[in-house]
Amino acid sequence: MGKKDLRRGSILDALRTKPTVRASELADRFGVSIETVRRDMIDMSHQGLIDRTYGGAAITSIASEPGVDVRAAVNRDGRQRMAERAARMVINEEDDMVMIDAGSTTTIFAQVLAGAFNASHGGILTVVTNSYGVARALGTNNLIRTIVCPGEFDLTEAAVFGSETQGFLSRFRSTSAVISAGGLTVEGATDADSRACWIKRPMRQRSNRVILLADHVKFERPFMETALPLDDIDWLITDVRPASGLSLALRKAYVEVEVARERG
Amino acid sequence: MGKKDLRRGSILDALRTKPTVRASELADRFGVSIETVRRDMIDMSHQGLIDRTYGGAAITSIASEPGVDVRAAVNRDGRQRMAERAARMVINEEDDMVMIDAGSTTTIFAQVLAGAFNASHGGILTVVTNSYGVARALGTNNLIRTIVCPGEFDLTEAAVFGSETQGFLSRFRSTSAVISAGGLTVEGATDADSRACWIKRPMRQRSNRVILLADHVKFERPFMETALPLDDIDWLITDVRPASGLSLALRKAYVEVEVARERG
DNA sequence: CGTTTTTTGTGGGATATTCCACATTCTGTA
DNA sequence: TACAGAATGTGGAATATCCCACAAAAAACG
Repeated sequence: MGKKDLRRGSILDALRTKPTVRASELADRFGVSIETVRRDMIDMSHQGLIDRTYGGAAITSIASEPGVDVRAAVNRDGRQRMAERAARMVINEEDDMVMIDAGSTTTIFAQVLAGAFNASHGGILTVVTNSYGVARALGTNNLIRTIVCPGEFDLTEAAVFGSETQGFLSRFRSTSAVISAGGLTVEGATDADSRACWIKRPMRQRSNRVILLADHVKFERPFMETALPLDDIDWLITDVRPASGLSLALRKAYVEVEVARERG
Repeated sequence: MGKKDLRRGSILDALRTKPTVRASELADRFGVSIETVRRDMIDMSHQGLIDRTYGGAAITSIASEPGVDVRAAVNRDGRQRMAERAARMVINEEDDMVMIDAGSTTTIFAQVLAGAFNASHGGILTVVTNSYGVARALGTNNLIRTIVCPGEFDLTEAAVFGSETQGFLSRFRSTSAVISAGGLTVEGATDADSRACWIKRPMRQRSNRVILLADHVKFERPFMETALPLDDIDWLITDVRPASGLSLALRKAYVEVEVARERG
């Protein structure tokens, strides 16, 4: 099992240097057959790690974004389904103003939303975000007006943070806030980055409802800081039903749980 | 000539959506032969705009950077030298606060500045910008504190504009403003984008000096709107000495002209 | 140690792209 | 209008990839 992982890691390494590789080239370099490299690439593209081309592979646009690296690849399928569910929710409720947090899951959500929102859904959707990845994804849809917050720019997150950001957010009011988190415990949504917590809080404060996007990888993961207690969360969209402990706590806090399963 | 450019622009557009396209697919969509698309792609890859794959093209890592499109390839050398000159100027004058406009030239400037500014230049440099390309470039240097403006996000410019942006800028005061323009005439710096003009003006207003980056391609190019009259410009950094008409007007307006020549 | 499972290699027909030369169409200009 | 040059389309042989089925090798497991 180790040899295969090593080879696949090398494929990603190669794509960090140049945006595109050919299967034949890597087969030579690794000393394996082209067919083996092809199978690696097919698997990896299903995981969303790479993008297939005729005869090779290219780095995915999301993987080339700063701050979105290995994390973006973890459980991509599950988070894609969650994003689709959340987008449907936002569109069906005819939200006209949404706040979107920074994170790799919310970036996927923004991509789905940009693809799904069209003229048949009525007017224009206004989005307020502190994430550049989100803004970029939404920028492709000109029925969506994207307002980016001010603040100190952080390259690894590709987002702005700080008191400027906080103050700016409190000038708006939105129908929904779509939030991500580093972890989800019975305490609530936790995060390692204190600056990020200070963005999620005003977003919650200024929105009618909060949708938390957290896949099963996040369950029972306590980080230094609790961004939002469970009581502050209205909806949890995830990919796997939480275990009983967490599930009970969610019920007690009146959090509606949506599980976006495969073959949705 | 126009049809070809249109098609090549569409190739870049397609690559903004997904990281990879196939020649056959675009041939279908454009209603031209595969061979034509191939020839487009071969030319564009020579210009560094795209990366060829077997059967198609992929976006280059550099072109996936915000604010960089066809324009970024034009006169890259000249603008690189201008950026180096401007960075030296900002660093030597020990500026501690700089405003940087959105544009492909200013993005090159930001890349050079991020590489050149280090601990030996004293404290920390604070930059205020409305461009994500600039913010991203500066983000690699953690001696530079980058503050991004709020505003409506525009994907093709990868920057924010609008009254939020304007209002935010007027809360700051900086040593220098580094500005770009679509054209430079005896009237001053002109631009096709009115929203961009309304950013350059407050930047000028709130800065002790204005450095305009404009290569010779911009000379005598009048656009709809005059962003800044010549009187408002303190320094012009360019790559070729302007012709006599423009040169005289610059002298009359007391604009200091720096020509960044080859083998600088 | 033997069995099962996973991984990798091989062969070959179908399909796709490349590359080149040449014909044709389009476009700007005298 | 006629013409030159650029841009585009066509045809075909060489080459590369795709995809599938099956065989061989390696690894995991009891």
